[in-house]
Amino acid sequence: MNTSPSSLRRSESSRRATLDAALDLCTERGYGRVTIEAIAARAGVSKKTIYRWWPSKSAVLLEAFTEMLVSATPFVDTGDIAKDLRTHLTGAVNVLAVPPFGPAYAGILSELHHDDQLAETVRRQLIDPRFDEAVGRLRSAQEQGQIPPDADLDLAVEMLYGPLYYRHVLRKPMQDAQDVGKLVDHVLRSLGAAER
Amino acid sequence: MNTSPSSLRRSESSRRATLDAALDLCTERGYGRVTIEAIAARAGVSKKTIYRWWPSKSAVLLEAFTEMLVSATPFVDTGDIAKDLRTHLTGAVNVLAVPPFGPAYAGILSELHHDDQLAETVRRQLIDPRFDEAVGRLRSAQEQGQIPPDADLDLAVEMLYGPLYYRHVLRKPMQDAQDVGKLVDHVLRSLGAAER
Amino acid sequence: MNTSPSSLRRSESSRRATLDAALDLCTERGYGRVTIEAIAARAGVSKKTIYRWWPSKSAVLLEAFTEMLVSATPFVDTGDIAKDLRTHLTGAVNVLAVPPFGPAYAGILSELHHDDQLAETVRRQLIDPRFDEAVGRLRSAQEQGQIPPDADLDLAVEMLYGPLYYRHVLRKPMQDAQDVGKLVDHVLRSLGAAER
Amino acid sequence: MNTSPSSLRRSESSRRATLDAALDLCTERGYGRVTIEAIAARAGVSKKTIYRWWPSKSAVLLEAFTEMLVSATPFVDTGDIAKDLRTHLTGAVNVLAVPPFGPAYAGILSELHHDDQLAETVRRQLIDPRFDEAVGRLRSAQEQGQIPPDADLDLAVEMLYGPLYYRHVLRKPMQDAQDVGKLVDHVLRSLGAAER
DNA sequence: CGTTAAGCGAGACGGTACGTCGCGTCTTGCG
DNA sequence: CGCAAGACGCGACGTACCGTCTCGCTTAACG
Repeated sequence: MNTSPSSLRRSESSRRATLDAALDLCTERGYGRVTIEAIAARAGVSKKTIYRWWPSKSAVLLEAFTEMLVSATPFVDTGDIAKDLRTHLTGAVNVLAVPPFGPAYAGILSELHHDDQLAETVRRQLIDPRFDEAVGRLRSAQEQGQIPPDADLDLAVEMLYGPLYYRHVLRKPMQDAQDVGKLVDHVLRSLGAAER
Repeated sequence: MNTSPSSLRRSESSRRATLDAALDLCTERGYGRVTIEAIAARAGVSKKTIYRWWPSKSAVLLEAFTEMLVSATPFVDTGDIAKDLRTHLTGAVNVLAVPPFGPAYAGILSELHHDDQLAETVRRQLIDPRFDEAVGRLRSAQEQGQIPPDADLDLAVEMLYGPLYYRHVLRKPMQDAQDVGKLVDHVLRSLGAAER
Repeated sequence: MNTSPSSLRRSESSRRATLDAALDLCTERGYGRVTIEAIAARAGVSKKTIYRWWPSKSAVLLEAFTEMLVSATPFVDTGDIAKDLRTHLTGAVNVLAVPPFGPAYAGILSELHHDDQLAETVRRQLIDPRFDEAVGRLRSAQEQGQIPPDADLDLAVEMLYGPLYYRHVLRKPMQDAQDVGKLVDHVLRSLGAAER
Repeated sequence: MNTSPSSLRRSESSRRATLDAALDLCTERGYGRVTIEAIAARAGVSKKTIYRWWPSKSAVLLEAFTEMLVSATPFVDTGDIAKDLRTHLTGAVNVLAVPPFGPAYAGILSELHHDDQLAETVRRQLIDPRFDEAVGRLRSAQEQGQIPPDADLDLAVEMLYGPLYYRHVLRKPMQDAQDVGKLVDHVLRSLGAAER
């Protein structure tokens, strides 16, 4: 997560104050209204210090966001693939549902088309690892015979995450349990999985 | 599409010059770098005139974008639901693939979380009509017995558009025909449609 | 005095507010502590407006200073060259003696070695005209026979202004009447003028 | 010249590197562009070390400048007061004519109005001693009858140095020999000295 | 077939935030 | 323990755009 040049002398307290201030402001004003000036003022930190360690506002929020998302959407294997997918997706839906994370993530996504480096970072740190984890869980289900051997697992994951992003981006957030359950069932069925 | 107060004296040439300049700049610099100042300068139009007719930069681009998207993604009914869905989705993928429309749309989407009015406009003018059209096409297939009567058509449409948005937002655009075909097949299968 | 690009639309009230604020701040804090930010805030004017019409802080103060100096140090011709020189120099001494003009002028002078354009402006607008006026007054005295025909009038003026600047720069300001009188007498005697 | 707290452990090599770097930068960029940061970087010295031994940028340059000026403008007594004054003033003119000393001195002078302590230091170390020396030389000439007993020697010195400063400050440097000669002659004549 | 009010270009204005620079203070670890 | 290295809070820099606001000018509709 460290986007900085290597340094042994970085002030951890400045780092924390910056990340916290950034998320607070994101909640209070919305991503678009957050400014580096305000983060610096709120955190009691100089702008120079922020620019020293992060290339942009989005990078600050990304760091805060990532720290948190990882722990909120675990990937467990209880043997029941449908249940595990529901658990995972429900975690993601819940994270996006609560400020400041939903708005913050929407804001970060919005920068991806203007900032190649950020896009690369987001994919490498946030998207790809979780995507791979999801594929991995499906593969283990496949090995246990719950899913046909020729199923397209990558596509399946995209079909799971896709509607979630679609709704988030268009600000029609998913309404938790019921929606998620139906989505998982449909995706599994599309793979030719045996009905439960 | 006209967001303006009614007027008989509005200059059509200024309108066109503004929209064209906005799209040009979006191609050249990317959405995030487009400014009202630059649009005005490029179009040879005064800032006042732009503010008179549009509430924001996004509204300008939305107008230009919408004009164009509608004609590019028609909804036909050939009797073959899989084929028609592929045709429609392929149109959408192609629009998003070419500058300036992909970047412009990404930019517009990015404003949705900061601008409630724009979000409402986008949903009403752009998203909902096409969503409804897609549901309608599925329903007619349902009536023809190609899809079971209890299928969740709304969810189906979200599963179709979802991956497309997911990929667009994350800047991993879909690679056209093959991807689209597999996606349509999976979604139809998830509805319990008879295999072709 | 107008250092601006030609414009018919310049706001006179902004101009005045800027100049007044600049002089006030110069009095309160001293030249070195005056900042463009503070001038703008005090004057209720945007920084952009200041930068639009003046190239630097010194230029702002120069304009205010010049407006004022010209009227304070008139050159009259009473027929008595010694008396007229005393009148003129005393005016200059007095201007430099009162805040904010003394400190402001010292500040402007201090920029002259870092800012070629300002140096040129100061010489053209402030120094040379008054120098020439002084030479002119001496010449008319020369024509009236009060000064020998071969006297070096340029040098004379430098000998008059020199000590004044010397003292001002080194912050040992002249103590008015007596000092000025002696200086004038010595300079006239150095020219070979008849004693009074 | 040492403005430091007493210390036996001060590094002479740091001192030299600092002074040299300061003068170099003054030549390259002009006084106004010299910064402590740059001096430290150029000298390979930490900022802390500079702040430990000097109170300000001007103090650094003053130390470098003074070291050098003293030796360049000697006061000799050959018995001919006009000649000795010319020698002395010509030395001063020459010092001011060559970078980095002219610009450096102008820079130092410019700080005098913002920095009372520096002003005091400059007067005590640089100005007053040379002023007194000049008065002393005139007095010895007076005792030898070359100058009338009631001549105002202080004023005379100001008339000598004044034009030199006037010209330096306004960046119209004196052109050496001829100018200096005429100035000295006029000042002596103004004192009522016998013509040579 | 003028008159007159609008839309228009130009761009100045008060603002906010930008990203950078240098200040002077401070801490860390090397020699 | 003095030093280099350099992070830190601070605050000003000069720039870019924002959205609002006159200005004259053109220009089409109505009287």
